[in-house]
Amino acid sequence: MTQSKTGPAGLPTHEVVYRRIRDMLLFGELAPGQAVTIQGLVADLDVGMTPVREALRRLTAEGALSFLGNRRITVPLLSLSELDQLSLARRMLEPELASRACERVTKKDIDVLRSIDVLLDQAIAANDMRNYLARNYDFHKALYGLADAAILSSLVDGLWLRFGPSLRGVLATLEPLETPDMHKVLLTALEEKDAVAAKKAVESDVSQGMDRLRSKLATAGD
Amino acid sequence: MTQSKTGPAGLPTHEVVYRRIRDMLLFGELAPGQAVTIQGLVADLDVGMTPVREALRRLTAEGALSFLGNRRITVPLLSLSELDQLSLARRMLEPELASRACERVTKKDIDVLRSIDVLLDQAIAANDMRNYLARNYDFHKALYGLADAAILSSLVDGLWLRFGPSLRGVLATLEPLETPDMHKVLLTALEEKDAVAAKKAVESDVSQGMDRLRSKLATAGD
DNA sequence: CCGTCAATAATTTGATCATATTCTCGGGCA
DNA sequence: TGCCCGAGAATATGATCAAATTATTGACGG
Repeated sequence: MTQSKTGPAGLPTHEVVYRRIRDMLLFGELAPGQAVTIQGLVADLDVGMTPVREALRRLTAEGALSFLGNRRITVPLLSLSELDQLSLARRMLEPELASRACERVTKKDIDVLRSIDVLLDQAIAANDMRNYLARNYDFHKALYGLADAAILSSLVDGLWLRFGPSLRGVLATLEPLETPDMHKVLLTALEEKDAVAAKKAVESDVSQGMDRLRSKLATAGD
Repeated sequence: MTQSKTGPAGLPTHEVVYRRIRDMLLFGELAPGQAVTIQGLVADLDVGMTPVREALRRLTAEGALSFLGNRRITVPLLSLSELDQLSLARRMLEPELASRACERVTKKDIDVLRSIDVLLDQAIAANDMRNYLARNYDFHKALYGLADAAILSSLVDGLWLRFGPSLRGVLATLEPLETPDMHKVLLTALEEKDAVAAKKAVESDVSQGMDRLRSKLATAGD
């Protein structure tokens, strides 16, 4: 193999770059308001500018990044109104996905979810925010992957990309223990194939998270 | 001025290309299943490949186009399941937007909507499909623009991009007169600031459209 | 004489293009 | 039928051009 720049698998560079930046957004390495430059990423990631441009274009299309009118790109700061829209959309879509997942879920799937949840609890115990965010995302992603509804899932994915960057600032000041763990409630609902209960659990989980984000943003952006 | 390639305004080329392709998708110039090549667009639009690549990446991120795994791109064919997901999402989101628009709408806004609707009726009378699709899109777009909810609007925009290409085949066989015109009902609701009625009108409009699409697809894809 | 503002120069960043390389698909041949 | 090779298309790079922000300098007013 003479190729030195090729990614882990045969994945195209722009895909690798896209995932890298997306993870940075989701897991708190890029803060809202922060400027993102093409040339900076070119230098940091040691790739050409074309793949970087494509990844950035893709992320802006998903709302994860935003143009500032002039040609600068930043991680968007969420307004209260935008947060409410995201909250509403999540509460519309995610319970539906949970319900669909509930109808298809197998014991094995539940085991997978439970093992992710264990890692999540460990991250909380260790006060490891990066890991907490990643596992929480994994949990929801795995759940929605069971729903067999690619379009709805992709819509929700886009929502996570929008509020993800704002999570860090909130959770940094958060005691690790307070959540009346909706994930556990959800797992029980899945075991019993109770789609209505699953819906409610996810609805609560979403509401809890978004309300927390909202109250934090309301005081900070005052 | 020596610049020969600059677009109508100061818009960047990739933006112009993006809008051009998007319109082609929305208004029936690109059919589902059709292959889209970079070099083809480079030749047709007489631009470099970089802007084309970016526009395509953006459209694939929005689900308007899809990668075929190898490096080919096509206009996606909708499965029944996908269509149902789109229908569900539209029925969740669009009435909400209509409701919000209703609370903010002015007499002037209603006049604008009504004038668009007139053009739409003319397009139907003239059996001009391209124009019908464009005016129908304009109507909804204008309505949702009043809602002051950029994120929800962008979500809906993405949905339209997904089912838009499939509309052409359906409407080609459609008698122009059958709709119990929900647009008129909606306009009345807006005049009376009746948000609930506006919601219902849009919900009916969406259901009608998507059901028609669904039945057509069910027989064709049999 | 000093501080502030404005105009301009320099640097940084983004946009586009032309070119080289890699990969996929399809036809020809054993 | 299976393998190899060539054509074509996509990916990635580097160079070039244009635009915008930032820094600098000079003049004016206090």
